[in-house]
Amino acid sequence: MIVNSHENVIEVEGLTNFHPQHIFECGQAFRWNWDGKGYIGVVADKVVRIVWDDKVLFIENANLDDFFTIWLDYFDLETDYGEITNVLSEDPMVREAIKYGWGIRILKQDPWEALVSFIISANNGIKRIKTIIERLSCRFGKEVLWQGQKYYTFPDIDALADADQAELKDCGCGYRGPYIKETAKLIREGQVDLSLLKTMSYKEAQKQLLKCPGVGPKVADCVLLFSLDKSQAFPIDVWVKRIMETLYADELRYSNGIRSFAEDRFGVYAGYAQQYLFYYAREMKIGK
DNA sequence: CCTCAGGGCTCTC
DNA sequence: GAGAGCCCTGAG
Repeated sequence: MIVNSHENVIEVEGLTNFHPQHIFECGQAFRWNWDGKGYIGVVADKVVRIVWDDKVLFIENANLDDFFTIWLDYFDLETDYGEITNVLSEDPMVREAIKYGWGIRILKQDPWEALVSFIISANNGIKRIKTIIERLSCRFGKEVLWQGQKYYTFPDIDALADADQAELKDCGCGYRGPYIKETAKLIREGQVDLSLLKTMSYKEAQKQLLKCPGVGPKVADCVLLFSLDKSQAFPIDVWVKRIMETLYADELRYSNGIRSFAEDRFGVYAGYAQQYLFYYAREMKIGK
Protein backbone atom coordinates (compact mmCIF):
# COMPACT_ATOMS: atom_id res chain seq x y z
CA MET A 1 0.00 0.00 0.00
CA ILE A 2 1.52 3.28 -1.17
CA VAL A 3 0.05 6.56 0.07
CA ASN A 4 0.53 9.90 -1.63
CA SER A 5 -1.14 13.24 -1.24
CA HIS A 6 -1.44 16.42 -3.23
CA GLU A 7 -3.89 19.32 -3.27
CA ASN A 8 -5.89 17.86 -0.42
CA VAL A 9 -6.44 14.53 -2.16
CA ILE A 10 -5.08 11.28 -0.77
CA GLU A 11 -4.08 8.57 -3.23
CA VAL A 12 -3.78 5.01 -2.02
CA GLU A 13 -2.20 2.53 -4.41
CA GLY A 14 -1.77 -1.21 -4.18
CA LEU A 15 -5.08 -1.82 -2.44
CA THR A 16 -7.05 -5.00 -3.14
CA ASN A 17 -10.43 -6.17 -1.94
CA PHE A 18 -11.95 -2.70 -2.06
CA HIS A 19 -15.30 -2.24 -3.80
CA PRO A 20 -16.98 1.08 -2.90
CA GLN A 21 -20.49 0.10 -3.97
CA HIS A 22 -20.33 -3.05 -1.87
CA ILE A 23 -18.84 -1.16 1.04
CA PHE A 24 -21.24 1.78 1.06
CA GLU A 25 -24.44 0.10 -0.05
CA CYS A 26 -24.41 -3.00 2.08
CA GLY A 27 -26.34 -1.39 4.92
CA GLN A 28 -23.51 -1.04 7.43
CA ALA A 29 -23.31 2.76 7.17
CA PHE A 30 -26.02 5.18 6.17
CA ARG A 31 -24.29 8.44 5.40
CA TRP A 32 -22.51 7.69 2.12
CA ASN A 33 -24.14 8.88 -1.10
CA TRP A 34 -23.17 8.50 -4.75
CA ASP A 35 -22.91 11.89 -6.51
CA GLY A 36 -22.00 10.69 -10.01
CA LYS A 37 -18.27 10.70 -9.37
CA GLY A 38 -17.85 8.98 -6.08
CA TYR A 39 -19.30 8.46 -2.63
CA ILE A 40 -19.57 11.52 -0.40
CA GLY A 41 -19.76 10.94 3.31
CA VAL A 42 -19.51 12.76 6.61
CA VAL A 43 -17.38 11.13 9.29
CA ALA A 44 -16.91 13.03 12.54
CA ASP A 45 -16.54 16.62 11.27
CA LYS A 46 -14.94 15.66 7.95
CA VAL A 47 -16.61 15.59 4.56
CA VAL A 48 -14.83 13.49 1.95
CA ARG A 49 -15.50 11.99 -1.44
CA ILE A 50 -14.25 8.49 -2.22
CA VAL A 51 -13.32 7.78 -5.82
CA TRP A 52 -12.02 4.42 -6.97
CA ASP A 53 -10.61 3.68 -10.41
CA ASP A 54 -9.81 -0.03 -9.95
CA LYS A 55 -6.21 0.72 -9.07
CA VAL A 56 -6.11 3.80 -6.90
CA LEU A 57 -8.30 4.90 -4.05
CA PHE A 58 -8.76 8.67 -3.94
CA ILE A 59 -9.90 10.36 -0.77
CA GLU A 60 -10.82 13.93 -1.69
CA ASN A 61 -10.74 16.70 0.91
CA ALA A 62 -8.28 14.89 3.15
CA ASN A 63 -4.64 15.44 4.04
CA LEU A 64 -2.00 12.96 5.16
CA ASP A 65 -2.62 13.73 8.80
CA ASP A 66 -6.32 12.87 8.40
CA PHE A 67 -5.38 9.74 6.54
CA PHE A 68 -3.27 8.30 9.32
CA THR A 69 -5.49 9.46 12.17
CA ILE A 70 -8.90 8.73 10.62
CA TRP A 71 -9.19 7.06 7.23
CA LEU A 72 -6.65 4.27 7.53
CA ASP A 73 -8.62 2.91 10.45
CA TYR A 74 -12.10 3.89 9.26
CA PHE A 75 -11.76 1.99 6.00
CA ASP A 76 -10.06 -0.91 7.74
CA LEU A 77 -7.18 -0.64 5.26
CA GLU A 78 -4.73 -2.62 7.36
CA THR A 79 -6.88 -5.72 7.58
CA ASP A 80 -5.97 -8.50 5.16
CA TYR A 81 -9.28 -9.33 3.50
CA GLY A 82 -7.52 -11.82 1.24
CA GLU A 83 -6.72 -13.90 4.29
CA ILE A 84 -10.26 -13.55 5.66
CA THR A 85 -11.91 -14.55 2.39
CA ASN A 86 -9.49 -17.46 2.05
CA VAL A 87 -10.47 -18.83 5.43
CA LEU A 88 -14.18 -18.20 4.89
CA SER A 89 -14.05 -19.80 1.44
CA GLU A 90 -13.54 -23.16 3.10
CA ASP A 91 -17.31 -22.96 3.50
CA PRO A 92 -18.75 -23.44 0.00
CA MET A 93 -21.83 -21.33 0.81
CA VAL A 94 -19.80 -18.34 1.91
CA ARG A 95 -17.40 -18.88 -0.98
CA GLU A 96 -20.38 -18.39 -3.29
CA ALA A 97 -21.57 -15.32 -1.35
CA ILE A 98 -18.11 -13.73 -1.62
CA LYS A 99 -18.41 -13.87 -5.42
CA TYR A 100 -21.21 -11.34 -5.14
CA GLY A 101 -20.08 -9.24 -2.22
CA TRP A 102 -16.32 -9.22 -2.82
CA GLY A 103 -14.56 -6.05 -1.83
CA ILE A 104 -16.72 -5.39 1.21
CA ARG A 105 -14.88 -3.85 4.13
CA ILE A 106 -16.26 -3.46 7.59
CA LEU A 107 -16.06 0.24 8.33
CA LYS A 108 -14.97 1.24 11.81
CA GLN A 109 -17.65 3.72 12.67
CA ASP A 110 -18.17 5.89 15.70
CA PRO A 111 -19.99 3.85 18.39
CA TRP A 112 -22.42 6.61 19.28
CA GLU A 113 -23.42 7.18 15.66
CA ALA A 114 -23.69 3.44 15.07
CA LEU A 115 -25.82 2.98 18.18
CA VAL A 116 -28.36 5.62 17.18
CA SER A 117 -28.31 4.56 13.54
CA PHE A 118 -29.13 0.96 14.33
CA ILE A 119 -31.82 1.89 16.86
CA ILE A 120 -33.40 3.70 13.92
CA SER A 121 -32.87 0.65 11.70
CA ALA A 122 -35.33 -1.50 13.67
CA ASN A 123 -38.29 -2.62 11.55
CA ASN A 124 -37.26 -0.12 8.92
CA GLY A 125 -35.90 -0.06 5.36
CA ILE A 126 -32.45 1.24 4.40
CA LYS A 127 -33.84 4.10 2.38
CA ARG A 128 -35.93 5.43 5.22
CA ILE A 129 -33.10 4.89 7.72
CA LYS A 130 -30.88 7.14 5.60
CA THR A 131 -33.58 9.79 5.32
CA ILE A 132 -34.14 9.89 9.09
CA ILE A 133 -30.41 10.11 9.86
CA GLU A 134 -29.99 12.95 7.36
CA ARG A 135 -32.88 14.85 8.93
CA LEU A 136 -31.47 14.34 12.43
CA SER A 137 -28.03 15.52 11.29
CA CYS A 138 -29.49 18.52 9.51
CA ARG A 139 -31.50 19.55 12.56
CA PHE A 140 -29.17 18.61 15.42
CA GLY A 141 -25.71 18.40 13.83
CA LYS A 142 -23.23 21.09 12.86
CA GLU A 143 -22.93 22.51 9.39
CA VAL A 144 -19.83 21.68 7.36
CA LEU A 145 -19.18 23.35 4.02
CA TRP A 146 -17.38 21.73 1.10
CA GLN A 147 -17.33 22.96 -2.48
CA GLY A 148 -20.27 25.24 -1.85
CA GLN A 149 -22.45 22.47 -0.47
CA LYS A 150 -23.74 22.16 3.06
CA TYR A 151 -23.23 18.95 4.98
CA TYR A 152 -24.01 18.13 8.58
CA THR A 153 -22.16 16.23 11.27
CA PHE A 154 -23.96 13.49 13.16
CA PRO A 155 -25.67 14.95 16.27
CA ASP A 156 -23.71 14.70 19.49
CA ILE A 157 -25.03 13.04 22.65
CA ASP A 158 -26.29 16.23 24.29
CA ALA A 159 -28.17 17.31 21.20
CA LEU A 160 -30.27 14.13 21.15
CA ALA A 161 -30.56 13.84 24.94
CA ASP A 162 -32.09 17.33 24.98
CA ALA A 163 -34.16 16.94 21.82
CA ASP A 164 -37.93 17.50 21.87
CA GLN A 165 -39.98 14.43 21.10
CA ALA A 166 -41.90 16.54 18.60
CA GLU A 167 -38.67 17.34 16.77
CA LEU A 168 -37.63 13.69 16.68
CA LYS A 169 -41.05 12.85 15.35
CA ASP A 170 -40.63 15.52 12.66
CA CYS A 171 -37.45 13.78 11.59
CA GLY A 172 -39.49 10.64 10.99
CA CYS A 173 -38.19 8.60 13.91
CA GLY A 174 -41.66 7.27 14.66
CA TYR A 175 -41.87 5.16 17.80
CA ARG A 176 -38.04 5.11 17.98
CA GLY A 177 -37.93 8.76 19.09
CA PRO A 178 -38.20 7.98 22.82
CA TYR A 179 -35.64 5.16 22.46
CA ILE A 180 -33.13 7.59 20.95
CA LYS A 181 -33.63 10.27 23.58
CA GLU A 182 -33.60 7.84 26.49
CA THR A 183 -30.49 6.10 25.16
CA ALA A 184 -28.75 9.46 24.79
CA LYS A 185 -29.62 10.37 28.38
CA LEU A 186 -28.44 7.01 29.66
CA ILE A 187 -25.08 7.53 28.00
CA ARG A 188 -24.78 11.12 29.16
CA GLU A 189 -25.41 10.00 32.73
CA GLY A 190 -22.66 7.43 32.37
CA GLN A 191 -24.88 4.40 32.89
CA VAL A 192 -23.41 3.08 29.67
CA ASP A 193 -19.88 4.22 28.82
CA LEU A 194 -19.28 3.70 25.12
CA SER A 195 -15.59 4.50 25.49
CA LEU A 196 -15.08 1.36 27.56
CA LEU A 197 -16.76 -1.12 25.26
CA LYS A 198 -13.86 -1.72 22.88
CA THR A 199 -11.69 -3.09 25.65
CA MET A 200 -14.46 -5.34 26.98
CA SER A 201 -15.14 -8.84 25.76
CA TYR A 202 -17.84 -9.33 23.14
CA LYS A 203 -20.30 -10.64 25.73
CA GLU A 204 -19.60 -7.89 28.27
CA ALA A 205 -19.92 -5.13 25.71
CA GLN A 206 -23.13 -6.68 24.39
CA LYS A 207 -24.58 -6.73 27.90
CA GLN A 208 -23.87 -3.00 28.25
CA LEU A 209 -25.50 -2.13 24.94
CA LEU A 210 -28.61 -4.15 25.78
CA LYS A 211 -29.26 -1.73 28.65
CA CYS A 212 -30.22 0.90 26.09
CA PRO A 213 -33.90 1.14 25.18
CA GLY A 214 -34.53 0.18 21.57
CA VAL A 215 -31.48 -2.09 21.57
CA GLY A 216 -32.05 -5.82 21.28
CA PRO A 217 -29.73 -8.61 20.13
CA LYS A 218 -29.68 -7.58 16.46
CA VAL A 219 -29.01 -3.88 17.02
CA ALA A 220 -26.39 -4.69 19.67
CA ASP A 221 -24.59 -7.03 17.26
CA CYS A 222 -24.56 -4.34 14.57
CA VAL A 223 -23.01 -1.81 16.93
CA LEU A 224 -20.48 -4.38 18.15
CA LEU A 225 -19.48 -5.35 14.61
CA PHE A 226 -19.52 -1.98 12.90
CA SER A 227 -18.05 0.24 15.61
CA LEU A 228 -16.47 -1.82 18.38
CA ASP A 229 -14.14 -4.23 16.57
CA LYS A 230 -16.10 -7.31 17.63
CA SER A 231 -15.69 -9.37 14.48
CA GLN A 232 -17.39 -12.40 16.04
CA ALA A 233 -20.72 -10.52 16.18
CA PHE A 234 -23.26 -12.00 13.80
CA PRO A 235 -26.29 -9.70 13.38
CA ILE A 236 -29.35 -11.70 12.37
CA ASP A 237 -31.94 -9.69 10.49
CA VAL A 238 -34.72 -10.91 8.21
CA TRP A 239 -32.31 -11.26 5.27
CA VAL A 240 -29.63 -13.16 7.13
CA LYS A 241 -32.25 -15.35 8.76
CA ARG A 242 -33.69 -16.25 5.36
CA ILE A 243 -30.37 -16.89 3.66
CA MET A 244 -29.12 -18.99 6.59
CA GLU A 245 -32.30 -21.07 6.65
CA THR A 246 -31.95 -21.53 2.89
CA LEU A 247 -28.26 -22.37 2.71
CA TYR A 248 -27.85 -24.29 5.96
CA ALA A 249 -31.22 -25.98 6.37
CA ASP A 250 -29.70 -29.34 7.24
CA GLU A 251 -27.03 -28.07 9.60
CA LEU A 252 -29.48 -25.83 11.44
CA ARG A 253 -31.73 -28.79 12.15
CA TYR A 254 -29.04 -30.17 14.43
CA SER A 255 -27.84 -26.90 15.92
CA ASN A 256 -28.96 -24.68 18.73
CA GLY A 257 -30.15 -21.76 16.60
CA ILE A 258 -28.55 -19.62 13.90
CA ARG A 259 -26.46 -17.51 16.25
CA SER A 260 -24.86 -20.54 17.88
CA PHE A 261 -24.33 -22.25 14.53
CA ALA A 262 -22.61 -19.17 13.09
CA GLU A 263 -20.38 -18.89 16.12
CA ASP A 264 -19.27 -22.51 15.75
CA ARG A 265 -18.90 -22.35 11.98
CA PHE A 266 -17.25 -18.95 11.48
CA GLY A 267 -15.69 -18.07 14.85
CA VAL A 268 -14.05 -14.65 14.97
CA TYR A 269 -14.81 -14.20 11.28
CA ALA A 270 -18.58 -14.51 11.82
CA GLY A 271 -19.12 -10.80 11.26
CA TYR A 272 -17.36 -10.85 7.90
CA ALA A 273 -19.30 -13.95 6.88
CA GLN A 274 -22.51 -12.20 7.86
CA GLN A 275 -21.69 -9.26 5.60
CA TYR A 276 -21.11 -11.45 2.56
CA LEU A 277 -24.26 -13.45 3.29
CA PHE A 278 -26.36 -10.32 3.83
CA TYR A 279 -25.22 -8.84 0.56
CA TYR A 280 -25.78 -12.13 -1.23
CA ALA A 281 -29.28 -12.54 0.20
CA ARG A 282 -30.30 -9.06 -0.93
CA GLU A 283 -28.77 -9.47 -4.39
CA MET A 284 -30.52 -12.79 -4.88
CA LYS A 285 -33.72 -11.54 -3.26
CA ILE A 286 -33.83 -14.70 -1.22
CA GLY A 287 -37.34 -15.57 -0.14
CA LYS A 288 -38.94 -12.96 -2.37
C1' DC B 1 -56.89 2.61 -3.77
C1' DC B 2 -55.18 -1.23 -1.09
C1' DT B 3 -51.71 -4.44 1.43
C1' DC B 4 -47.26 -5.63 2.98
C1' DA B 5 -42.63 -5.64 4.58
C1' DG B 6 -38.67 -3.30 6.15
C1' DG B 7 -30.83 -4.64 8.75
C1' DG B 8 -36.58 -5.63 15.53
C1' DC B 9 -37.97 -4.20 19.94
C1' DT B 10 -41.14 -3.96 23.83
C1' DC B 11 -44.75 -5.59 26.41
C1' DT B 12 -47.87 -9.06 27.79
C1' DC B 13 -49.28 -13.58 28.73
C1' DG C 1 -40.75 -18.27 24.73
C1' DA C 2 -44.43 -17.09 21.81
C1' DG C 3 -47.25 -13.41 19.78
C1' DA C 4 -49.38 -8.90 18.93
C1' DG C 5 -48.51 -4.17 18.01
C1' DC C 6 -45.83 -0.64 16.36
C1' DC C 7 -44.41 5.00 13.23
C1' DC C 8 -43.83 5.46 8.73
C1' DT C 9 -42.76 4.85 3.78
C1' DG C 10 -41.61 2.57 -0.58
C1' DA C 11 -42.92 -1.25 -3.43
C1' DG C 12 -46.27 -3.99 -5.62
